[in-house]
Amino acid sequence: MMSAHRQGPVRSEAARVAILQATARLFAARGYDHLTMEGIAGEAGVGKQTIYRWWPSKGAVVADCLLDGLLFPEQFALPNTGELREDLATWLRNIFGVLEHPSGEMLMRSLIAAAAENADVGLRLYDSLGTGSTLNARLHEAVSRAELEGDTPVEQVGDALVGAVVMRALSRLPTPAGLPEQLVDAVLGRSATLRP
Amino acid sequence: MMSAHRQGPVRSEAARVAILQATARLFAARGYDHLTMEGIAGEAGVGKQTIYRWWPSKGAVVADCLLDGLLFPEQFALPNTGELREDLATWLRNIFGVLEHPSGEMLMRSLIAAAAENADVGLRLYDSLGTGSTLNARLHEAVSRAELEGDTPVEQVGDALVGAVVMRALSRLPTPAGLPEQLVDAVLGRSATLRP
Amino acid sequence: MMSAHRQGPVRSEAARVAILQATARLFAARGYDHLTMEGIAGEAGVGKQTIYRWWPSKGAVVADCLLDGLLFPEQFALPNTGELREDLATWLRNIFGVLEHPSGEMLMRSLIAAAAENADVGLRLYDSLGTGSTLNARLHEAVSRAELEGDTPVEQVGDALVGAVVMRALSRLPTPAGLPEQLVDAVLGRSATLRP
Amino acid sequence: MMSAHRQGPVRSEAARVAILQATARLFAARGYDHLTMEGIAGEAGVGKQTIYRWWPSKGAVVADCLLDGLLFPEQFALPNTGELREDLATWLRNIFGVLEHPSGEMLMRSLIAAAAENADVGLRLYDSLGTGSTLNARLHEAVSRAELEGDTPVEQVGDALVGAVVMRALSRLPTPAGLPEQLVDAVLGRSATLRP
DNA sequence: TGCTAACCGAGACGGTACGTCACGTCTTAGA
DNA sequence: TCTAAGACGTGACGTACCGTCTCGGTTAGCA
Repeated sequence: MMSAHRQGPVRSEAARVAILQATARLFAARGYDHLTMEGIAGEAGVGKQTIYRWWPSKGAVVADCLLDGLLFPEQFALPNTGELREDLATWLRNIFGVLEHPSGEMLMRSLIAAAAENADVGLRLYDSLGTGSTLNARLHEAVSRAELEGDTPVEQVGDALVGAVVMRALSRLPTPAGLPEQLVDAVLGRSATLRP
Repeated sequence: MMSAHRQGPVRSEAARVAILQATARLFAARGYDHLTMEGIAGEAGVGKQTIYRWWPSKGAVVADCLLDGLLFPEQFALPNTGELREDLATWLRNIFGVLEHPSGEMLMRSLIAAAAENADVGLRLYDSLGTGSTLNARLHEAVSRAELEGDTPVEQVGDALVGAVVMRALSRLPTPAGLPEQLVDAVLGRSATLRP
Repeated sequence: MMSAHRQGPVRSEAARVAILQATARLFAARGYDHLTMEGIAGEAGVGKQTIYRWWPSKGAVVADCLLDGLLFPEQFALPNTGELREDLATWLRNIFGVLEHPSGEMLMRSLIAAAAENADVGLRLYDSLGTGSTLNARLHEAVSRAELEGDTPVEQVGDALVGAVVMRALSRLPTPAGLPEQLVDAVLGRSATLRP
Repeated sequence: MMSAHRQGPVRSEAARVAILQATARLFAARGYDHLTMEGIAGEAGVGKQTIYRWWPSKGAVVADCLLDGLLFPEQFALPNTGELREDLATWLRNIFGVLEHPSGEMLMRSLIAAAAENADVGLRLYDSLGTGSTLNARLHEAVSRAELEGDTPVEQVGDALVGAVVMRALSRLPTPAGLPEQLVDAVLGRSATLRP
């Protein structure tokens, strides 16, 4: 005989989904620090205790939203044309494009604030952008295609690139023309791409 | 014309200093989000109104602390031996050393949180690490000494370097051996340093 | 030199009065156990914290209402015509008259519930009806006028009379005809009144 | 005609008893207003729904406890030696003895609070002490034995006596020496007992 | 002997109110 | 006129229970 399952009602999937969606909605609309548990509960049509039963804190709910991909806009997806430098530049242009809108800037800063406050969010965000990300996969692919030298520290290049975006977002400075390309140059070397 | 001097006592310098020092103390001890205006007032022996009279928000007080250099530990200073790669690696080793202590990690994340929440802090922090920083000056110096190629996008290299540190701090991951050197390689190129 | 008074703003009399009046209003309208601190605060147009700053509990607020005479209806006043038995009977008729209305019954039971839950209310209520009451004064007066024998245990007679009313209120039974007079007989003796 | 018997298991006597005993235990230990349905369910090892299936409210459960005699301590029993005044005085001494202990005082106030809040408890308590009580029977017996005059309003005397105890309990005042005897004097007349 | 309705324990659910904390504003007395 | 102290209305916190509901498991009586 196998395991002895708990008796009683089971966790409501409807409530879980309503909470995460409400969180994503409010996060995008008001930002992380105007996000409140009571607000989420109200927006989701759920009792506060139902949130606290399954998540220990606001940050943990946001982390789960992140995991479900409810917080990233689609512009954050990395294109893959085969031309690494061009793909990276396009990607950065998209991101800086998002940052030009106040709501996009706020979303980005909210993600950073959430990551700074909550370890779950921090790690999840790092994984989304780092190790487990398409960016890292793309860079490794470039190494195997010999677009990059074999001993390139891929993770560090990724961190540097994303980190630079984070720094610009924190500065609130407008994006100067040419910044995406300069950033690509900064982390890949100005002319370092190897071509066969 | 008669001079129109203000009547009554002027702003108390003692109070201003007490507030900034109390803020720095509590910021380091408890982190940005457990920092409260009432806590600062109590710690500084000052009325709440005295803070609100001169600063519009918690973030603004923290930004002024930053300006006065009350928040950065001394390990954040960039050495200058003339050897750029070595100086950068040493600097990163110091910073990651700070991040290994829980209180150091919290301080770093608090700076990020404050920057994400408050525009003043964000810009001030960016300037401290970017344009107005010793890092940028050092990189420009390296260009003029031909340690770096002339068309290196210096600001972007700085952002990438600092940004990578920020990303690591947000991830809360332990620092693997060799990370400082790999980061230097990532932003300066693995073997790109020009030597005369 | 005399005392060193505290500096700073002084307690708001307007808030105090608004709270007590709101409490009395809600107490009469909804009863003691549907009385909530949030309800009082809302009705009084006051922050919850302003209540908690000055009173430790719901019971304490009610006790202060009692002290200010905001909870007793006017029918609870004891008449004084000089004829003790008749005055007591009239008084009891008034009280049982109040108890016949649902709202009156609820008010009485609410007073009892509040007294049972909170020591302040209990003592205050006992004083209002006992030692410090017009009932006791009236009984002592009757002794001095020789309407009652000199060694009558006046306080105990008062407690018994009020207590009997309390018991009837707790029973929720309708008041049978003649009850007031029977109660007077029960505590003063059926024919014991001394007449000159 | 076909009988319309219910199918399926009948009410669990074990659960009923466990609930009542748990209620009595918690009532005595914590008092009526810290008594919770969840607490009873937990203490009784029973699901909440099993309580709500058979009783509509906390008060109803307490009323059933009262009916089963689970709440009155044995000291509340009225002795019967044939000497009415002495029996009543002994009984009152026992009750005031119980009231001297904090737990006894709380139990008494909890009974009053429960009676004030819940009609079932109120009537049940009144019956336990009034019409259906040994006190009333004892007083009627005294009348038939000519210890009391024939037209004594027995029920009212009983209410007055019990009510006086209730008033003292609500006041939380310590019991002064001689109080039991004075109360007997107050309701039976100082010297009114008829002796053959 | 198997069906099935009603019981049972457990506990998740949408709510209300709790008592606390901090906000940013306002009001006092003293220097 | 500025300062300290701190009361004020506001709003969110995280917790305790409410009364209802939904599970899987158990137990009778009827077929």
